Amino acid sequence: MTLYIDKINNYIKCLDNETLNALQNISSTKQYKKGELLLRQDEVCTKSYLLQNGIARKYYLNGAKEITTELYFENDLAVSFDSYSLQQPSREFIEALTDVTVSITHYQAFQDAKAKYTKLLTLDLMFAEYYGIWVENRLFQFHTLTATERYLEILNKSPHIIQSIPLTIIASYLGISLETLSRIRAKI
Amino acid sequence: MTLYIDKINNYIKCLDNETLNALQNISSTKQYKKGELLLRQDEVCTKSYLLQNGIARKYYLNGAKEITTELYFENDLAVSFDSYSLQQPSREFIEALTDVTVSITHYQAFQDAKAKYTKLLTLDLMFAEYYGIWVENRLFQFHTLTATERYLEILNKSPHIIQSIPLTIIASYLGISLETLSRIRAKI
DNA sequence: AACGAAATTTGACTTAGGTCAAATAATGAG
DNA sequence: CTCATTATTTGACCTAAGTCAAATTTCGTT
Repeated sequence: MTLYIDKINNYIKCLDNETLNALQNISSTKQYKKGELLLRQDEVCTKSYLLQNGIARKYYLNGAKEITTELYFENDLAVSFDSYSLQQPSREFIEALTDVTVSITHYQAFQDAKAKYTKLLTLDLMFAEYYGIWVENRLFQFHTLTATERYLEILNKSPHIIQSIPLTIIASYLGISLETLSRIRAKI
Repeated sequence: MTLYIDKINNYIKCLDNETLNALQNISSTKQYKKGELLLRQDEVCTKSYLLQNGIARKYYLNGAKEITTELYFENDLAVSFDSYSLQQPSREFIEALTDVTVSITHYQAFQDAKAKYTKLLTLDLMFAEYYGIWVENRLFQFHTLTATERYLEILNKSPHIIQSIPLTIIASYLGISLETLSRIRAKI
């Protein structure tokens, strides 16, 4: 999967200046403080957020419980996928877990740019494919791995997550209770 | 979500003849008998299959157990998404559950056509977005609904599934054991 | 109509992980 | 450095769903 990210970044790197400028022209930088929300439930996700630094997450509420659906680090693109794609209200929040700097691009501006610069359309397709594969894989792991195995998977493949994020959020990302996560960690 | 399918079908309907012809020229019809595999595990998914009639499913093996990941009816597009997108070996099988007729388009031919006809690129993006949203929603349901609620969801929104598909497969699609499904049905 | 295979149901028991409550750490503001 | 708050751990108990095994029911084929 990281391969696909590399492929995307490589594609961006190789964009001609005209396309690159077009992209630049519709993007702007903004900062958020730790705890601030970049997107709220029920809002339409009209922007995409490219993390330049810091950590963020996407989550939704199941009753009173938060379920974290994605964690974002430097160079990750944060959007509520369905809300952004369909321009309909989001069930998810996007929250800064640390102070973050993001590059913001408006949905409509990007739509217009895609119509003019085919390479941006291709880029959008690459993002959509990447995300689809990523979610598919996440679902696959929920079906085939136990809680312990999922934790170990993160520990091995994404140790930065364990280091930088509170256990409550990691537990909600793994789809288990905080207590269960604590017990898993005690065993290992 | 059906809205998105409508949007896609509408987009196809409104394609100019040139684009439509290009698509036609790289597609061909084929029949499979009930039980035949359109795609096997470890094969690269080099074709997309548009169901013209019949029923099919996509599944993978978790040990000895089959887990059904998607059910296809008329007008659905069947591919192993990650295998197709990355042109890498598939972990999934695609199987005809009844005799089926499909319209087959080769990956490479479609790639070439997308380069020439931007509208096909847009169409591909629409499919990718649709699939991403669909999987995201499936994951959401696994996290927020009980087995019974998931069964009721299908019963309400996709009764044709319950009618036309053996319970073993429905259970594996719901991510529960056959016995549990049987007990859920007994209660209702 | 009658048999054998496959599909479905029922029963008894197990288990991964959840919940609730209480006890310890750990951390950050003054 | 200290207190208060927040994060994490531990304990006791519960529950949804799984597993294994044994009935039944259904259905395609003679």
